[in-house]
Amino acid sequence: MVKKIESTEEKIITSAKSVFIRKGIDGARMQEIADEAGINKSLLHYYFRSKDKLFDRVFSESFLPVAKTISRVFESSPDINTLIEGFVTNYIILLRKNPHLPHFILHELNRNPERIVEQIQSSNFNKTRIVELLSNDADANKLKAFDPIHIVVNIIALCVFPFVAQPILQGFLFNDNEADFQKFINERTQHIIAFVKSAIFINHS
Amino acid sequence: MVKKIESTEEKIITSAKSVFIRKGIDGARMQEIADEAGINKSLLHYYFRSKDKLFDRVFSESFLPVAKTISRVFESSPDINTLIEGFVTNYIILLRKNPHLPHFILHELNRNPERIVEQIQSSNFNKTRIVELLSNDADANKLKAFDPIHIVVNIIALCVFPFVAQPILQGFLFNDNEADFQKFINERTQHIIAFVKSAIFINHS
DNA sequence: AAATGATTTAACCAAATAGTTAATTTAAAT
DNA sequence: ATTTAAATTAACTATTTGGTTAAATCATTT
Repeated sequence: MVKKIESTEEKIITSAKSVFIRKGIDGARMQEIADEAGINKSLLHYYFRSKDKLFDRVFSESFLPVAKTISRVFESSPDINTLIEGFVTNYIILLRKNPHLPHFILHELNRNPERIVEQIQSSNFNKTRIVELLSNDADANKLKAFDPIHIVVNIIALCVFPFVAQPILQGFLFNDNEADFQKFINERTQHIIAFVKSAIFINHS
Repeated sequence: MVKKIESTEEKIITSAKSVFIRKGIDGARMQEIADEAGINKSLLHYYFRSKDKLFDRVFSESFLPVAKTISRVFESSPDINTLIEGFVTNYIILLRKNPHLPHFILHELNRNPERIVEQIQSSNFNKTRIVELLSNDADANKLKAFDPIHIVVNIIALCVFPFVAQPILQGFLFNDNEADFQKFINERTQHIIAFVKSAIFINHS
């Protein structure tokens, strides 16, 4: 393990990510970000002018990897089976590494939908791809006649929701036992793949 | 339509709900709540001592109806088909009336998970009910061997996610066209019911 | 080592905001 | 009508907080 020396700017970004993702832009305090980075608060403004600018940077750096991961799988899957398996597998891996990311993104998106517009432009997500894949297989009579858009939303929902709703699921379903929740998450990839395939394929075993 | 005279307390609650749900506790301003209620800011403190206390009241009043709706359907459904149909139908109706409610609840839950503990106690949600129902039908060999807990989470996820993610779905999938999104939501109840049944029943048509 | 520019800090400022107080108005009771 | 209590308001306070400034320190160049 190489001991990497973090530059001040990197320390700020790291700390700002942590605080913004946990508390949201309104709940975050510049002083807390500075404290967590172990630097003087003025340095935040020296490097990033304002809270808003710092936040924009954090949001970009958080959102882009997600968009990239999704995009990559969608582009590179030759058929619907590969797409489902690849998407769910990679997405859950990403979410397990960043469990608070979806809530952060959804929250700031709800508060300020405009902010996302540029982000969407810069990520080259191609929604027609899944429609193509689904249409092909549908023609071959292997698929039930579900609207592809609903299927896309379903797959994303099944992956993302448990992470967004962790506290409520843990409280309601797992008697506040975090280990049980983690076990649930560990089973999740295989379950979603099986569940979705079972739903959309005709004569699925 | 009876013109009901709202008491000051009711006016405050109504306005506080609106502001807190839109902006979260950190983003909300007591002055804005007072303005929207058409009263002096001091009255907020006169009736509810502090922002936190006012928020607690709003959160309870928002959360309980959701828990009640879910609970009622779970209790009253004699079989798994009725449960799925009843749950999805009633839950989507509730969400369409209060589209920002899930995001509000999930956000404040993430910020302050402890706050929910009392709420959970007071709602008498019985998670074993669906396990019973699913076990019955599973014994009768009508159901595939999915873990009931995952199925519960799936159904809730499929209902709630589109509302939490409205801005991102609208942006990514519907080219920022709200009408298309609403059309999507209108189809959602029937789609989820068909999708879930197709996934879990053996030989589902 | 002197000079120069970049980085960092402590002290400060101004605006925003939750909460308080004391006076005023309204409503109810006698 | 007078008294009393509740409801409402305007003005104020204390604190938090994003942002600024000017001085100090560190690093680099000459």
